[in-house]
Amino acid sequence: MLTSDIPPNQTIYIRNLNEKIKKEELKRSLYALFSQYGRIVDIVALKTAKLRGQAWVVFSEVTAASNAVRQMQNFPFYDKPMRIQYAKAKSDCIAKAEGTYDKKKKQEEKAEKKKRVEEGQQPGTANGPRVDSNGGAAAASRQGKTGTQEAVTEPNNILFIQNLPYETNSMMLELLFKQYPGFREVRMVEAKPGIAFVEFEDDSQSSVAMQDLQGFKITAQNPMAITYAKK
DNA sequence: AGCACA
Repeated sequence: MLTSDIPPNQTIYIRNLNEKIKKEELKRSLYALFSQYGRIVDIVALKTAKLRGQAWVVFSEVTAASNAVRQMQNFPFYDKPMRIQYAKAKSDCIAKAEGTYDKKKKQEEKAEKKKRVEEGQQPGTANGPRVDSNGGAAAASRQGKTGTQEAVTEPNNILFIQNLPYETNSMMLELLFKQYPGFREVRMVEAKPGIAFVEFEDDSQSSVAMQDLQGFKITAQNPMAITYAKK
């Protein structure tokens, strides 16, 4: 099935995730990484044989999911490029919120699926019109110059911090940032108070720190403004 | 590759 055949869904389905990462950390990192696109309602990740290396991120808006699918496509996350699609079905938490969740029906579907597996059959293949996308060019023009590009800067392993109070020194920042995996160093420019560069080993690690410390206040008047440094 | 909701 062509990934583009899946209709938009407020939940995204991610595969090719690093299976060594523990479930809790994975969810945390996914949350940190994807909350820049909108409100996240739920994240589902299971480590069963069939479901490891995959996760579902449920957004409150379809548009957030769409941006995430486009912009984070192939994003190197724990050293593996994420493959992102829309989820095939509506998440339970959404159905519940809409009041359309039907527990009985759910169990029937599950039983049905199990039966098919036992009979060695494939789940029904919808034979839609075969749109030929020449050579899978759809494969993500990453953060590209193509199409609509919002104010989200291209990911970088180096973060650019602004709006720091005058008295901030690199030790203080190091204390804050070194709690995140992949931390390398803090660089401040003596001639330019209020800003700093914080370097991580890779983009995914810097992203996690960015999302978690975004708006962090060293003083009440100074919420940190963190973006990716320009390349 | 693998589409769940423990």
